[in-house]
Amino acid sequence: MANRRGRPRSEAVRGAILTAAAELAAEGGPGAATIDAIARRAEVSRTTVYKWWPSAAAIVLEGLLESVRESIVRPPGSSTIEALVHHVSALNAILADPAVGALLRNVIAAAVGDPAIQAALLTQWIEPRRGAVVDSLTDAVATGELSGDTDIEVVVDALVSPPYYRLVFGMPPLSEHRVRALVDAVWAGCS
Amino acid sequence: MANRRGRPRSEAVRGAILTAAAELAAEGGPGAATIDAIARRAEVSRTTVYKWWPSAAAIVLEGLLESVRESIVRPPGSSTIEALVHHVSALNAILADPAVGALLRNVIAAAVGDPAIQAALLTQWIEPRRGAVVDSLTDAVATGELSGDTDIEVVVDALVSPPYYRLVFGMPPLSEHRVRALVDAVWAGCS
Amino acid sequence: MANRRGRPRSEAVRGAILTAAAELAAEGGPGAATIDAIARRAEVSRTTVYKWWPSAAAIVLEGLLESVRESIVRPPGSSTIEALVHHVSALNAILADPAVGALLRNVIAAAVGDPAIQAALLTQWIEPRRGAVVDSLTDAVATGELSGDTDIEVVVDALVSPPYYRLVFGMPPLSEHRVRALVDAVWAGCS
Amino acid sequence: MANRRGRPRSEAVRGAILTAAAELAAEGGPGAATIDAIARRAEVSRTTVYKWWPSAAAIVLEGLLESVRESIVRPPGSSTIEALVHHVSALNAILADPAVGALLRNVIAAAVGDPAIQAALLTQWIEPRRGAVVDSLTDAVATGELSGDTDIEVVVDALVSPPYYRLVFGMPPLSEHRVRALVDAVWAGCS
DNA sequence: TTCTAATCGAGACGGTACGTCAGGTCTTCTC
DNA sequence: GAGAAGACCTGACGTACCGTCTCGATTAGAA
Repeated sequence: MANRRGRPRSEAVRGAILTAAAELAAEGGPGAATIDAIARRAEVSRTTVYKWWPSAAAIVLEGLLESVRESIVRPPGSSTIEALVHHVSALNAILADPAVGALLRNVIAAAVGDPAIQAALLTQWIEPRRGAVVDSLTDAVATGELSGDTDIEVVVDALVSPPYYRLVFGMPPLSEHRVRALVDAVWAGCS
Repeated sequence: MANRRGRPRSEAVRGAILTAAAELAAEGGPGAATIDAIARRAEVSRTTVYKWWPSAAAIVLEGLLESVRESIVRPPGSSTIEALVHHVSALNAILADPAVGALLRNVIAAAVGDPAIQAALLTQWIEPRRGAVVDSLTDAVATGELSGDTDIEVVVDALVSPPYYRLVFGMPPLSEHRVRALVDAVWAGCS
Repeated sequence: MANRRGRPRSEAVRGAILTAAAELAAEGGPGAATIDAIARRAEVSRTTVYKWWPSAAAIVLEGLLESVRESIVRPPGSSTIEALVHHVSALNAILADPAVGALLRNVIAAAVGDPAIQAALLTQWIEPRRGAVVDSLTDAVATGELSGDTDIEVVVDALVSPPYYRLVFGMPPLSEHRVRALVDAVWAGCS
Repeated sequence: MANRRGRPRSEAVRGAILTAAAELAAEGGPGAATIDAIARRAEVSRTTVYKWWPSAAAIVLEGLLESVRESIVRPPGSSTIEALVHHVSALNAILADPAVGALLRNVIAAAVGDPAIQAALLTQWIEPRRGAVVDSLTDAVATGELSGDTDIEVVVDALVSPPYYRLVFGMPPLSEHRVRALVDAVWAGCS
C-alpha cells in the first residue's frame, strides 16, 4: 500500500477547527460560526479551512456527526415497546442537550438553501436513525405484534418528529415521562 | 376623528416589498432574500425597507402570516376526530404547498439566531394553531371522549409535528391518506 | 404698496437657523453643519430650510456676512500707512477670532466645488475688503506717496493674504506686532 | 535579506487608484472624488481602497505629493534674491497648474474637518517649502545681507501666501512679472 | 542527501450585503 | 401661503465576510 508523498494533513489542525466551529455555533448561533471566525479561534489560516470544507455549516455538521457517532444501538433482549422507548428517549436526550441541540439547529438552518448540507443531513443523520426504528417495527410486524397493514412510515413520524419540532421552534424539550406517554400512545394506537 | 399629518404610507410599496421577498425566498432560499435584493426587485429604496422591517426574515414572515390568515376554523358540527383530521390535513396541505412551505422553511432558518423572529414565529404561527388542537382535545376530555389524565401536549405534538419534520428535512410531504392514518392511530392510542 | 398674501416669513425661524448653523460649523467643522443637523438644532422642519437656502454652506455664509457687516471703515484723518495697518490688523483679528475663523474656513471648504458659494464669497467678502485697501493705495499714488508704476494688486496680495494663509492651513495667527512688521516691510518696499 | 510572505501588493492597483482620484478631483471637485467613484473608475474593489487609505482626501494628497516630489532645490550659485524669486516662481507655477491646483484645493477643503489631512498637509507640503525659504533668508542674515532683527516668519508669509490666497479664492494666478514684483518689494522692504 | 509534493500560513484582491446617514423631493395636514 | 410632519429615493459611508489568488515556509516520502 503506497503512502502519499508530501506533508501529511495535520490532525491537530482538523481538531482545532471542528472544536472552534462547535463552540462558535453553540455560543452565537449560525451568524457567529463564519469561516473567518472559525479560522481565528482555531488559530489556523483561512486558506487551510477552505481547502478541506466548502462552508462553515459543513464543518459544524462534521463535528456534530463525530460527537454522536454511537447511540443507535437497540438494547439486547428488549421488547419492541422497550426498544422504541429507548430510541425516542435517546433521541430526545441528544436534542435536549444544549450543546448538541444548538449545533443541530444551526445545521438545519444551513440546510435550507444549501442542498449539499441538506443531503448530508438526511443521509448521515436522519436516515440511520429512522432506519433503526423502522427495523424494530418491521420485526414487530414479522412477529405479529403489529398488524401487517400498519403504515410504518407514519408511525416513525409520530414517534421521532416531536423532539425535532420542539427543538426547531425553541419550545421546551419533552420530559422523560412525556416521551414514555408518547410512545405508549402511538404504540397503543397501532397495535 | 383625527387625521394623520404628513405623507401617508404607500400601500403599494408595502405590497411590492412583501411580494418581492416571498418570490425571492421561494426561488433562491434564505441566501437570496437579502434586503438589497428585495429592494431591487420591488423597485423600492433600501432605506424604506429598513424603515419598516428589521430584517429580511421579518418581511418574509409578515408576508407568510398575511397569506395564511384564515384556516384555523373547526368545521361546525364535526366530531372530535373529524376536527383533528381537518386540522392536521389543513396544516399538512399548507406546509406541502411549495410556495408557503419554502417561505416557512426560510423563516425557520432565520429564527435560529434571531430571537425576534423566533418569538414572532412562536406566538403568531405555532401557538394559535396548537391552540385550536388543544381546544378540540379539551372539549373531548370534557365530554368524556378522552380520559382525564391524557397529556394533551403530547397528543398535540404527535399530531402536528410530522408535517413540520418532513418540511424541515426536505422529505416528501405526507399524503392525505397518511394524515388520516396518523390521526387515527394517535386518537386510538389515547382514547 | 400691497402687502404680500399668506403667512409672512418667520424671522424667528430664520434667526434660529442661522444661529444653529453657525454653532454647528464652529463646533464640528463642515461635516457637522448638515441641513439635517441644522434643522434639528433650530427645531425647524427640513422643508423650511430647503425652501430658503440651497445648501448648508449658504446658511453659514449668510450668517458669517451678517455677523461682520461693518469694519471696513478707514479711520478718518489717518495716514496711508496707518490706514493699512488698521485694515490688516482688523482683518487679522477677525480671522483669528475662533468663531468667525471657523465659519470662514467652512465656507472656504464649501466654495471648492460649489461655484455659487465661490462667487458669493468673492463678491461679498473678498472684493469689498480688497477694495478698501486698493482705495488707500490709489490715494497714496495720487498724493505721490507711492510711485505711479507700483503694481497695486501685488501690494494688496502681500498685505492681506498672510492672515488667510495661516487660517486655511491651521497655523497660529499673526500677532499684532507681526502684522505691524508685515505692513511696514511691504510699505517700505514699494515706497 | 528577509522576503515578505503573502501575496505582494499590486503596484498597478495603487497607481490606478491614485490616477483615478486625481482625475475625479480635478474634474468634479471634492464632491466627485468619493471612494466609491474612485474605486469604480480605477476598476478596483472598494475594500482594497479602504485597506490602504482612510479617506478619499488622503488618496488625493498622496497623489499630489507624489506628482511634485522634487522642485524645492535652490539653484546653485544664486544670490538670495534670485533664490527667492526662483522659489516663489516655482510655487506659483505649481499652484497655477490647473491639475495640481485643483488637487491642492480639494485637499485644503478636506483638511477643514479632518485633522489627519490637516497635519499631513502641514508637515508634508507646507513646512518643507517654508523651510527652503527660511534657509535662504537665514543665510542672508548670516552674511549680513539682511538685518539681524528681521522677522523671518513674516517675510516668508508675505512671499508665499499670495499664490495660495489666489488659488483658494479662485482668483486668477499671479503672472511671472508680478511674482518678480512681489519678491522685489518684500526684499526691498526688509533689507 | 537531495528532490518533490503536499500542507500550512500570510496576505492581497474582487465581490456582495450589511446598516446608517445625508441630501433632496413630494404629499398631506395645520396654522 | 408658510410651516410641520413624514414618506420616499438616491447614493455614499465604513465594515464584515465571502471566495480566490499568489506567495513563502514547513514537512514528509521518494529518488
